[in-house]
Amino acid sequence: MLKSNKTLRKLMAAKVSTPKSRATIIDIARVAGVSKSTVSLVLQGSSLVRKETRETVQNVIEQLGYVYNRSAAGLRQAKSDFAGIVIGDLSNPFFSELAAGIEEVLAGYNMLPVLANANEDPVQQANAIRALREHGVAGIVLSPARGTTAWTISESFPKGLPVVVAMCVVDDCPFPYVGPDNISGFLQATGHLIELGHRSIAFLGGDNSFAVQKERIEGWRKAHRDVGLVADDRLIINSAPSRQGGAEAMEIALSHPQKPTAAVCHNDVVALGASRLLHESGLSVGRDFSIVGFDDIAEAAYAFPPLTTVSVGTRNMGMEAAKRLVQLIKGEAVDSRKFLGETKLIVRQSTGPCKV
Amino acid sequence: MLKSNKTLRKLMAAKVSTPKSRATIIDIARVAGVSKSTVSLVLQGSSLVRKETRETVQNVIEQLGYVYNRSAAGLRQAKSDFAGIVIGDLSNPFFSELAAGIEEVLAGYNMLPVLANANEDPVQQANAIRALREHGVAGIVLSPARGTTAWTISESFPKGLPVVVAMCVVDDCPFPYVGPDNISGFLQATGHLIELGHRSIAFLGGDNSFAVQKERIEGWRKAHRDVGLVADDRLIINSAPSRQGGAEAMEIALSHPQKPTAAVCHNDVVALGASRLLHESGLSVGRDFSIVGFDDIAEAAYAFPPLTTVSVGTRNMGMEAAKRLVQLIKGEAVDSRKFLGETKLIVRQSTGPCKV
DNA sequence: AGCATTTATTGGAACGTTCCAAATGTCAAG
DNA sequence: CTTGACATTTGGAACGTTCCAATAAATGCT
Repeated sequence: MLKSNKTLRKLMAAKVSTPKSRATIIDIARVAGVSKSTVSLVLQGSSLVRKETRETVQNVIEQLGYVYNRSAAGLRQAKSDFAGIVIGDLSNPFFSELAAGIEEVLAGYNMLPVLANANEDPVQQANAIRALREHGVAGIVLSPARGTTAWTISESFPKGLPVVVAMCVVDDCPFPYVGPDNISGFLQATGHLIELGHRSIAFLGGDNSFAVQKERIEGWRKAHRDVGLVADDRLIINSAPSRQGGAEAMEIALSHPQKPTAAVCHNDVVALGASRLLHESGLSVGRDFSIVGFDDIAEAAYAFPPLTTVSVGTRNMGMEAAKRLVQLIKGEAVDSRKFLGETKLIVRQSTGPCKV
Repeated sequence: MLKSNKTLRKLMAAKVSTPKSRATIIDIARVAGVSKSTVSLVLQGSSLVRKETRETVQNVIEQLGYVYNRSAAGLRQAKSDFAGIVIGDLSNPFFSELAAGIEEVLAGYNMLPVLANANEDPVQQANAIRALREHGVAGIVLSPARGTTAWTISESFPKGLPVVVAMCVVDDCPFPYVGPDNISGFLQATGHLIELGHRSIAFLGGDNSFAVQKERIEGWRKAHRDVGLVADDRLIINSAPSRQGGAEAMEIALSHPQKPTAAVCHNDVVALGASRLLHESGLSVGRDFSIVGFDDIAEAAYAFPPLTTVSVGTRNMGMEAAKRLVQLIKGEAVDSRKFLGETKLIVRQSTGPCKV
C-alpha cells in the first residue's frame, strides 16, 4: 500500500489545485478553455489571437488574479528587466541623487533598479556585482569604489554584460563613462577666486592615484592661463581625500613660502577639514582665507561658514548613465562613450575678496 | 533536405556548446565528471557530498566562471531573496534615508532591495506593486502614497505576501507599521515654543484626510495640557501640505483674532512656505514669529533662516521596517505590530523667545 | 470540388535549477 | 555469502514560461 504513495501525492496535488500559490498560465488556459500557448500569446499582446479569444482569456486572468511570473519567462528567453546599481552608500545624498536619476530613466523603459551597496570596499563591491549577476540583471551601473582598477572591473564582468561606469573615472576601462566635468568645475572654482582678487591659490587634497586628480588640476591651471596668470605647481598640496587630510594640507599651506590666500579643494570633505583648521588657527574663513570645495554635498550648506562649492548635477548624471545603459542593453549605439555633466558654482560664505 | 533542419540545429547547438551565454550546472557536471544533482548539492553546501568530490566540483566552478542562476532556482523552490521597496521619490532625502536603512538590514540577510517609484500617485503605486510581484519579491515595504486606503492596499496584495507599511499610517490596515512618533514629536515642538514663552501657538497645515494629522494635533494639545494650558482649537488652520499651502495658512494666521505668536507645522515644507510669507510680510522669522517644522528634510538647514524642526530618525525607521519584513518572510513573530521611531527636536534659528 | 493560402490554435520541447526516490558502493555483523 | 546499514551519487520529474513546428479551421482561387 505504501507504494501508492506517489500516486497519492499527485492526486492530492490535483485535488487542492487552486488553493496555494499563484495561478499559472496553465490554470488560465484550463478555465478559459484554450491552450497555454494561446494564453502566452495573449500575455504578449500578439496579434495572432482572435479578438474574442483574447477577451475571454483576459477576463479569466482578471478573475483568477493571475500574476505574470517573470522569472519563469526569463528562464526561457534570455532577457531580464532588472538593472543593477552598485554604489557606495545610499544615505550619501550624492549617491541617492544618482540612484534617483537612474530610477527615473529606467522606469521609462519598464525596468526596475536593484540596489547593491559596495560601501567603498572593492571586496564588497565584487560580491555585490556577483549577487546582481546571479539575479540575471540586464546590465549594471557601477560607481566604482576607490581602488577599483580596470583589472578589478574586467575580473568581475563577463564579456557580454552591459556596464556603465559613473562618477569616478577608471583608466583604460572599456565601458562608457558618465561623470562630472572636473576641468570645467575647477575652472569655475578657481576663476571665482581670481575674480575676487586672489593671486596665490593653492590646490588642496587628493593625489595622482585618483584618476580625477589630473583633470581637476588641469582646471585649476587653465583658470590661471585664461587670464594670463601662471599657476604655481608648488601650491599643489597632496593629502588624503578626507577631513583629516584637508586639515593637514591646510597646515602645510599656511606655512608655505608662497603664502596662498585661497584654495580650491579636491572635494568638499577636504575643504571642510581645511576650513576647520583655519578656524582653529584663529583665521576667519571667507575673510582671511577663501576656500572652495567640490561636489556640493548636503553638509556643505550646514557647515560653518557655509561652503562655497561646485555642484555637479548628480541627478542628471544618473539619468545619462541609465540612458547609456539602456542603449547598451538594446545593442544600440551609445550616445557618447564619455559624458561630462555640467558643473555649477555655488557661492556661499567661505570665499571673499582678497585682502592682501 | 530541408527536413533535416531540426537535426541540424541540434547539431550546431551541440557543436557550439560553450561559447555563448553562461555556463550551467550541467556544464559543470560534465567537466567534473559527476551528475548535475551532485553539483547542485555542492552549491547548497550539503554535507552529503564527499569532501574530495566537493573540491573537484568547486574547482571546475571556479575555472568555468560559473554564475548561479537564481531565477531558475526560484522557479523550483518558492523562495526569492528580493525585497521590494515602494516609495514616493528617491531624490527626496526623506525616502532615500529610509531606503538606505532598509538596504542595510536586508544586506545582512543576503537580500537585495528592488526599488519602485510610486510618485505619490496611487495608480503608479499599484503598478509598482504589480511589477514587484511579477518579479516574485519575497515581501514589500510600502510607504503609501497619499490617498491610499486599507481597501486600495488589500486590493494590491494577495493574502500571503509579507508587507510592512512605513511612514504613513493607513487606518484598519492589517500590516505591521513603522513610522515616526507623531505625538511625541509635536509634543517636543510645541513644548519648545511654550518654553520660549509663547502662549498662542497655531497648528498650521494638513487636514484630517491625513491619517497622521490626528496624532500630530494630539501632540500639540498634549504639550499645552502638560503645563496646564489649553490649546485653542481655533488656531488649527488646515491647508495643503505644500509650500503654497503653508503660505496660505500663515496668511490666515496673521489676521487671526487669536493673534498667534508662533506655529508648529504639519511638516517642513509647510513651515518653509509659512516662513517665506512672513519674510515677505516684513516680519523676521525667529524674532517676530517663531516656526517649527517636522521631518528635518535637508532643505530645512539651507533655508533662511535655518528651520527649527523635529527629526524623525528616518534611517532607523527603515531598518526597523526591514527587520519586520524579514521576520514576516521567515514566518517568525513580528517584534511589534506598530513601531514608533524616536523624534528629536533640532533647534535652529526659526524660533526665539516670545516678545509679546 | 480540390487545392493553396491565410488565420488561429496547439502540443511538446526547451530554459537551469531543486527535489525525490532509487541506485550504487562499502563495510560490519550474522 | 547474505543481509542490513550507512554514505554517496544519480536520473528524472517538476517549476512556469516561450518558442517552434505542426495542426485545424476558414477563406480564396481555379
